[in-house]
Amino acid sequence: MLDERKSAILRAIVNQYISTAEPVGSTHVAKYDPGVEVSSATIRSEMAQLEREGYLIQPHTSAGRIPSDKGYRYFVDNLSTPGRLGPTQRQEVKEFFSTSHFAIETMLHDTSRLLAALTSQVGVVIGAVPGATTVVGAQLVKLSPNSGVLVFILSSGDVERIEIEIPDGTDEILIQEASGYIQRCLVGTKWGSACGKLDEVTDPQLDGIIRNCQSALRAAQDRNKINPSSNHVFVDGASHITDAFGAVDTVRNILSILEQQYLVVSLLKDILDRGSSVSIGSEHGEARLADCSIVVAPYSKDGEPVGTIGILGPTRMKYSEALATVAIVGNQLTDRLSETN
Amino acid sequence: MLDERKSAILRAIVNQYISTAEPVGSTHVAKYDPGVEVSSATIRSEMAQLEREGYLIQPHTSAGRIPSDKGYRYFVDNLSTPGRLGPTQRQEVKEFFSTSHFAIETMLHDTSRLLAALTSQVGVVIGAVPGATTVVGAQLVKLSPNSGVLVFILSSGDVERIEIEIPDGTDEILIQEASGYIQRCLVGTKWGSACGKLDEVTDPQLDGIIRNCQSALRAAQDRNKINPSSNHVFVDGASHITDAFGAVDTVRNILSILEQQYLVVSLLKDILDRGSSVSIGSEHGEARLADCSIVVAPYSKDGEPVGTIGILGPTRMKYSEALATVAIVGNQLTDRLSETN
DNA sequence: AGTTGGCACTCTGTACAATAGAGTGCTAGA
DNA sequence: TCTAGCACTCTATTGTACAGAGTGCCAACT
Repeated sequence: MLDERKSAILRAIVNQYISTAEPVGSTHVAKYDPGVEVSSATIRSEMAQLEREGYLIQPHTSAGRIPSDKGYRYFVDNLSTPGRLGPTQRQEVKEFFSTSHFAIETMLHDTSRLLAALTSQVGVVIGAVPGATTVVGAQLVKLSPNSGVLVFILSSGDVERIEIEIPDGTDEILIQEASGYIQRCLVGTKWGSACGKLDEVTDPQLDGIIRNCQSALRAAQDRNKINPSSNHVFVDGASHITDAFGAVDTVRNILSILEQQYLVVSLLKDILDRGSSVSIGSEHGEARLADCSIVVAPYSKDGEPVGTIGILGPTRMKYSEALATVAIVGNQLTDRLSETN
Repeated sequence: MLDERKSAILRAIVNQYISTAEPVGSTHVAKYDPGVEVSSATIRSEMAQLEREGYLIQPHTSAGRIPSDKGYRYFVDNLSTPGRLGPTQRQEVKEFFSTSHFAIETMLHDTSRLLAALTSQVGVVIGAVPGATTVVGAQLVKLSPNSGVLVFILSSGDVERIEIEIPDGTDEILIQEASGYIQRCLVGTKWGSACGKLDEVTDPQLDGIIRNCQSALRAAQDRNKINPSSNHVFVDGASHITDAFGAVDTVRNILSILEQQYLVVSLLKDILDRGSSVSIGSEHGEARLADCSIVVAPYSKDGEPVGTIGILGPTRMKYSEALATVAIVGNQLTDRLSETN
């Protein structure tokens, strides 16, 4: 724990550094920060101590100080006043969620865009993973002489679509029979355990089709487990990182991370699992993101958490604003998803 | 038309500049290019002429020359030998398309990744837009007391999903009736004209639901026209542009374009409409892409073009390789999409 | 007439020194 | 315990000199 004065100095340095991106010197703190009422010399000695304790870093001997990850962490946990959104932004969020969005996918995609626009940083939305949802509709349709598509409608409103092979010479009637049978068997069951529910049928020809469906269904679900929700990650506003970082190498590193969506998923998930909502610099173990912080919030549907939203920006970010934004968008998203029930 | 020698010199300059990214001087051309057998002085005077004619640019008085957009264009149209893929890459493409992909969306997404990996540039895939496809399956399902989802399966194998409101107190039986009615009316019709095909029914309660469906369907289709296939653009490998451009500003410009997917769609579309497959520098009228070229190829399903793939990279790119890659991936994609029929 | 070697000229990038500015750490005194 | 003052350090900027690369032009050669 830092004493009152050290806290005030650290707060002043973080605030100034966030807005100027320049190392902060003792004189600046003494002159321009109303919260610190001592001379620059005193501040200097306090700063030297803060540096020894790891809260500050001095880029070189005769430069000011910048906050370390630990410094930011202390700032976020103890010194930052909970932020509120400006009226314009409040309005923007409200308007966004009052506009009808049809497909969930589209809405989540647009939400990542909203986050990016609000914060001028990278917006990330991780989609709901089906699993505990139940099957509310099912249909098998023939597309060509030997292929078809099996469509499931889930209680979440999502649609799962699985391509299957159909034995040559299978006629339309049989397909319809199979479709009806699948519907009767699976509607009402949990999506996660659906593939076990297809019992054997007497007609050998019909049974062949059903077996095909069953194995395709199992394959699709396995694939989904191995590579969880690879098409459920939405990233927008990547160009904003060029505003925060002047070095192309840094930009490349961050872009390359954003391209590996499974990495993004696990990063955000880890933060939530740790019970936190902010991850600063090297706290997430990814070296390429050493200069970045991530702010996340979960969102729910019907009281059950189903996904995560977040923003990614430089460690030098306005945390209180970011936290407020992510929180409000998460809440609104939750409301929007749950309202129809 | 350029004479033999000018052609050889231009070719040499383009090739060298592409591989070194440095302005090319007369000495280099004379010394290291086996296709040019004259002295550097002669080359100098030819280069001066090529510059006067607009094929070359001199960054400053005492620098070598670099190709202008016009120079690249001439190179691509007349001087470039049709490229072939290396065996490793051939293998990579083959392997990619032989691996099963279930959902089309996933496959297209992965295709953009493949393009990026093959060329080390930005890969773009624009998805097939449904329209002339026919409806092969339809189902209405209730999700909550007053909302439901209407699902259409199209002959392309795509699934369209539309959320609708359901009047309070509508019971399950009525929903099923409506579902059956919609199925009877619309299965077999063209997707583009589907919403006109829902005739009036006598039962007023049933008619209410049908009307809801009809207007939702119309709204969804209109939305799709205004904002064509916004969720059908897949971009991957954006980090590669940091390899091509050292200036963060350039990177930002390009990223900001890639984020506006409708822009990407119209850019690629314009190139194909112009009957071309390469667009160089300022040829596409977007200032932010002045230093980029785009190489595209269409892909088809059952003989009918349904989408576009392409790569985006610096004007200084290996065009023959790029063209070959895009062509082969386009062909393979076409084959893969058409094979099931 | 076309080609070539030679030469003066131009421009960039780099290395180096000098300087101004910002900031520190330390110390003596209030 | 705080503060004013001072010597010191490091960076960033500016100016200068210089090497290197490349050009354009011209006279001579084939």
